[in-house]
Amino acid sequence: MADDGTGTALRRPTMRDVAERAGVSKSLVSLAFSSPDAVSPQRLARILDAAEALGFRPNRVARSLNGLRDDFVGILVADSRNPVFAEVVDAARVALSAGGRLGLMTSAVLPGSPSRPELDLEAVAMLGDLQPSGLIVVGSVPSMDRVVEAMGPARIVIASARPERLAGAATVRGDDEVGLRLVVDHLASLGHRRIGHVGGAGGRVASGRAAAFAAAMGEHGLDASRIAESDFSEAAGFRAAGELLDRAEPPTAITAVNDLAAIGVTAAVRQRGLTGSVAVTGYDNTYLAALGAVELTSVDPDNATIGRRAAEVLLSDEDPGEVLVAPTLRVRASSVPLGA
Amino acid sequence: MADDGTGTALRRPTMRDVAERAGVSKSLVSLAFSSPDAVSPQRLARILDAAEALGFRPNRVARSLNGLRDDFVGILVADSRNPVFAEVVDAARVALSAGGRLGLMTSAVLPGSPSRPELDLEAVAMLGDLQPSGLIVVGSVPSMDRVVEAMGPARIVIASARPERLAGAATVRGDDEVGLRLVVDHLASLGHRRIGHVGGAGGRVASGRAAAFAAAMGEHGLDASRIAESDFSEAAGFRAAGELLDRAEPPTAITAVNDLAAIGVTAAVRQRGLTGSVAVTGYDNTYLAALGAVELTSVDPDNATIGRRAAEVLLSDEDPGEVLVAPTLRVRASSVPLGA
DNA sequence: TTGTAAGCGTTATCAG
DNA sequence: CTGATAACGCTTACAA
Repeated sequence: MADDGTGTALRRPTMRDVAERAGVSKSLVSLAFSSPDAVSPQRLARILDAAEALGFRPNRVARSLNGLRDDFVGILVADSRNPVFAEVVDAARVALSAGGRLGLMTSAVLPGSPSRPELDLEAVAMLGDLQPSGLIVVGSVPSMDRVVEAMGPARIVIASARPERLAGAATVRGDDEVGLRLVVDHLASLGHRRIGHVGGAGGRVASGRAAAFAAAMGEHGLDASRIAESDFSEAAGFRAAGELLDRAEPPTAITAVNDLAAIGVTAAVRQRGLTGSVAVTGYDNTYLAALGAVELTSVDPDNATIGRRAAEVLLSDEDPGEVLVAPTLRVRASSVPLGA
Repeated sequence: MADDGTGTALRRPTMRDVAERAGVSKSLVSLAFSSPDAVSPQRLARILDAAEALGFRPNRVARSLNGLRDDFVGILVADSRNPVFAEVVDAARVALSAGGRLGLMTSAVLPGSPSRPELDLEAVAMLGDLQPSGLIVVGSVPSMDRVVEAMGPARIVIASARPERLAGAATVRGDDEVGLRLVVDHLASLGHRRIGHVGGAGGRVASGRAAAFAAAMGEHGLDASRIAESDFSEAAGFRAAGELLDRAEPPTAITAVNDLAAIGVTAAVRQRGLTGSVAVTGYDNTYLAALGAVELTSVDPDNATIGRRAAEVLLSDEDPGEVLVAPTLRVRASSVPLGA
């Protein structure tokens, strides 16, 4: 493939090769690739032909050595196993690509032996060395200050996480206030008054949702004391729901911090023979919620929009501070009316 | 931070800066970082001190410009939303890190408007330009030949996918023959004779599993004609199971190509009021299978081992061809005995 | 418009 | 063990 006929068969063709074959200087070749219309049509054609014939493609790494690459942004995902983040990342990549940028994604954490994940500083550093013009951070990354340091002058946009105090970074996230209001409104309209919440543990997102729950309950003049600690896992949701259901005045509806915990809640409800008489709701509207065996009413944060907006914010040069994306409620069978 | 006291405050420190401060030449600094024990202790100390004081860290991109980086391998994942792949990737990264290598992960495909995903050639090319010594490809990537071309001389190991014909690449994958034999053995031991399979569509993994099912049935002298086409989705599993269950002699047990399709199968079984009398099994033992509402017997392919072995194969210089990782069976409530 | 030359930060070569 | 000097492939003033 990379044979210019002079015997240099296996080496990957460089700009010099193209220049030689086209009978021009290397810098003209460079120019032809960066600003094609700044070069005369016939030369341009010859250069492109030569490049084509040689199978030449500019080396992006060599490019990055020179300075900020405006056509390239990095994407750092906090947890590659989180399906919510995966949706955000995919949407961001599509939007970047539509804007003519390349988005290189990598995982920010090294899943270590301790349950507490550690920042993969090496990977982040390498991404930073590529001198991207911007970085999209998806989810809550362990040592954000280190990330900021490693990225140099790149603009940073945080998606699907609460803003970092060290700021400078715009944030695009789902509006959990609205999300939980949607849930509480819905349950209240079904007649529920004793509504509980399972969550609050495991990070700022969880505590934010718990607070949003309390606020939404307050708007309805309802008692927001039925809150049991749970993180995002099924087991924790199960335990917390059990605690709530065993209280003197148990809730008739339980809102969970996410879908997985909601499934734990459902199990606790089933265990007590209360299936069909206690409403359950989740959050994130993952494909879990849509399963036939689950049929969970859930808040859809619109992750695709979050990812897309994050990319747009990065590409536009403005800093909108915090962008809140409006969620919608996806009603399914799990949110039964009171007394059903 | 990067202030050497001479007024060069904001530029990131380079080897030259370190050399100056330590009073040595740049190449010695380079040496100090690549082979520390080839440099005299006192100079080494001074260099390291200077580097520390300046906050210097070698630029990995500049390094990559020079040639193959033995301390760096790329990881290409076919589908960032697939939880199976995520497990493999994480295990590979941990193993690489333990071997002193950095693993930079990125997604191979750009989720486009058509359902048929396209190779993200730009991202792959950039990864290739970083000149990794090796590449781990997780899952089935669209245009593998393009990938091979972009990676130059890097050794390639494929994980969790069937070997590519263009070979050269070692493969580490779960042994689906064994997996389906485990399933069929298990069901047969529960008394089932009329065992069906739902799958076969959606790629080589699916067709391989269908063939493995037929082979395992053959070993038991059982009729392997109860196969209905399904891909990896819940909806397809539902449809295919319906077809099977509505036949003249319906299966008393249904094996599915994966967990999600198995959940679809379960829904079809439930719809016909057959819950508890038709056994269902999945594959991959994702967290779906473990859900309380699901309790699905499933084959655990041991993705952590697959990822780890892939990294090991890459680091050791041998080419073992195809490495098959032995799966185990995780029995749960869904595989009910015959006539239960 | 085109070509020349000097970088970008590191590693490799090859003299001392 | 040390230190110039030349790559690596591209970009970017600066000339012509």
